[in-house]
Parts: sequence; structure tokens; C-alpha cells
Amino acid sequence: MIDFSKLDKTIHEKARLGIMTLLASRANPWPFQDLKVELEMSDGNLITHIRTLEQAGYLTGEKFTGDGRPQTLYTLTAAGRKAFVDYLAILEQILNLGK
Amino acid sequence: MIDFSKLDKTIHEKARLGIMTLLASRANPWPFQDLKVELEMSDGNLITHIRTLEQAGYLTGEKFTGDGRPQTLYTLTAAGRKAFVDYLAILEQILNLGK
DNA sequence: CTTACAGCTTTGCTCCGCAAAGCTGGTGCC
DNA sequence: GGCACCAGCTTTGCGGAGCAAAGCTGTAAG
Repeated sequence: MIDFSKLDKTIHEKARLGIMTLLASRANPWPFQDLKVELEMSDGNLITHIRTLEQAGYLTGEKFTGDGRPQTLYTLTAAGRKAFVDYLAILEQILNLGK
Repeated sequence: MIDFSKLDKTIHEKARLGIMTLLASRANPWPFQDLKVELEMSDGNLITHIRTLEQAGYLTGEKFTGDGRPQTLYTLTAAGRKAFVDYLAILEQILNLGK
């Protein structure tokens, strides 16, 4: 049967699940502003969840200046990608059981 | 893109997601004790989440006595099944985007 | 130099998961 | 009948987390 206790608590949260999904959905890094618009979050809320994921080692941010307005780009780490794949594996089990 | 705000907050919670998945995984109702063992939860914790789902109209419980030890059986309501299917639809979107 | 904007921090409120303890009514056993 | 046990359920309290709101810093634009 499914082991729900293995569901990564850091990822299994609407906001952070959104961030992880977007970062995993393409190879290019995501600018802070794009995440904010796409997920419809406030600065404070978004940065808090980003920090949580960062402290978990799931993503990194790099700040760029000099070329237009400053912006910070976020990317999944290898650990983040693995954790997300593991998470998706459980989602798949739930989907298969649910229908 | 995926609308994460549509992720049902009542279902999107490890414990309750477990309950909903089990109830949806078969036609027969689930006894309280079976849910408890399968999900490894305490009485108090389990009943609390069941109450939450019940107040949302997602499941109903029926208590039976007279035939051996008393037991309560839980079943998904039509609304609960629909809400869960909708939830699974979003999970599917996440899965498709994630790989 | 002044305004605007990107990113980030801090504070505080509120809500929720969870453990712990206890209560009630049905059941088995002597 | 009387006693111990178990299923289900309630209540209380604590700790933690999401989120809004406000403000701060540094960079770019005009």
C-alpha cells in the first residue's frame, strides 16, 4: 500500500509545490518576478517559501545586475530534482489507486 | 498553466489525502480500525481528520452494533468522490509537467 | 538627485496538525 | 449481574506554519 508518511512535507504544500513544479517544468531558470506573477503570490510570501526550499537544499538563486533591472534567477538543485521525482512517484501511486 | 489555487485545501493534506485515497480505492466502506492501522494514526488524530472531511460533506460514517464488537464504517459521498476526482485531475497536470 | 522598482526581512495574527488524557457505551467473560 | 476491555469520540493545550502588512536596501531610470 502507499506510504503517505514518505510524502515530502517540504514539497507537499500548495505554494512550494507550485514553485517546484514550475522549476521542474523547464530547463531554464525562473526569474523571481515570473514566479510571482505565475503563482499570484506576494513578495514576502513567495520569498519565504523560496527560503524554505533553499534551506532544504532543493533550489538555488543567483542575483544578476548591470543588464537592465536587477533580477534573481532560481534553479532546481540535483537534490531538489530528485526529491521532486520521488514526490511525483507517490502522486502516481495515488492516481493509480484512485481510478 | 496549472491553477494551484484550485487544489482543494481540505484534501491536500497528508492525513486526509490518505483517508480519501483509501476510501476511493475500493467500493466497500472502510472500518475505523482498518483506516487507523493502514494509516498508522492515533484515534484522536484520525477522528479529527474524519470529522473535517465529514463537515466538508466528503464522507459519511455509519455505526453498527450487535454483531461482534461495535464498528463504524466510512464511505465517500458523491460530493467527496467528485472533489477527489477533481483533485486527481490537478495531480495529473503536475505529473505531466514534471517530466 | 529623485523616483521607482526588485528583492528581501521582520512582525504579528491566525489557523491547524498532533499528542495526551479522559469519557461513554457496547461486548466478552466469569 | 458485575467487571474488565475495547471501539469510537471529545476536549485541551502546545508548537509550528502560512500569510498579510509594513518597511528596508540597493540598483536602475529619468
